[in-house]
Amino acid sequence: MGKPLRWPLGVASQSLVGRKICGVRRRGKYLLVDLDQGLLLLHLGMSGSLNFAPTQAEAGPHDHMDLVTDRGVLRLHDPRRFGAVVWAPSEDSPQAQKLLGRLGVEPLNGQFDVTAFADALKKRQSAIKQVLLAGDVVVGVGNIYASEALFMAGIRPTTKAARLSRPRVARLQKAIVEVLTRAVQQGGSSLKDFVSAEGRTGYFQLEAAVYGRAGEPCRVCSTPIKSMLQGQRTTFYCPVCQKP
DNA sequence: CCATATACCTGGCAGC
DNA sequence: TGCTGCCAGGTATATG
Repeated sequence: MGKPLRWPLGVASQSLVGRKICGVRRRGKYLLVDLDQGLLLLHLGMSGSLNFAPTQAEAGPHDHMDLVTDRGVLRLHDPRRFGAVVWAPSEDSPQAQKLLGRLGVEPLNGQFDVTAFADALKKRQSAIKQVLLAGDVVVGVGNIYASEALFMAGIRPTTKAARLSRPRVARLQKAIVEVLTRAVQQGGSSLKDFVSAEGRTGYFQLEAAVYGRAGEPCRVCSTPIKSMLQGQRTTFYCPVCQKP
């Protein structure tokens, strides 16, 4: 079914026959499907989507996995194949920790602490945007939301993380929580081919303050939004609202 | 330990 | 019209 994803499953798919799904969790951008024996780690990459249907339909070229249960079929569709499905014997196993072990704190579970965030940033000499993207301090902040959160916090993306004052770190922490919360409420961002489980695209991009708006007027001060490359990724910012 | 670069992949689009 | 080439995204891995 389809071409291989990013990594092999790590176990014969036959060995999953008869397993029971005990629960589903999330860690960073990984979905954890707990089984009565081991767990599955799913990642949607940038173009993956999950669909749950009563019966198994014919697979298209970008369908990579059907998890057939007695309640229906969970299908993973991923045109660009950045996604993954990996089986691990437990969350503490080397297989799982290789993927989950270095993840930073969850921004939306109430444990995203300003003091710990400030301490972590003090140790990093690279640009704040790159630290956010690295995912080892805080998870969930991808390229779009990094630009948006830094705009909301009034921080230039190139500012060295270690040089941010405590009040600015506090602003950034609040901005990250607010940007992600609003994005989730609106169903995520759709640039090209994102589709939710319900088949809807996200609407966050309709209100992006800076992302994808190079040359357009800042919604606050009307200065043209600038774009630049940081670590092979495009960053958008307002040169007036965001201070170094 | 930290920082930066690279690879992976393919649909969509600009430009010729 | 059809081709080429570039771009977008997340993150493991390699290299400095």
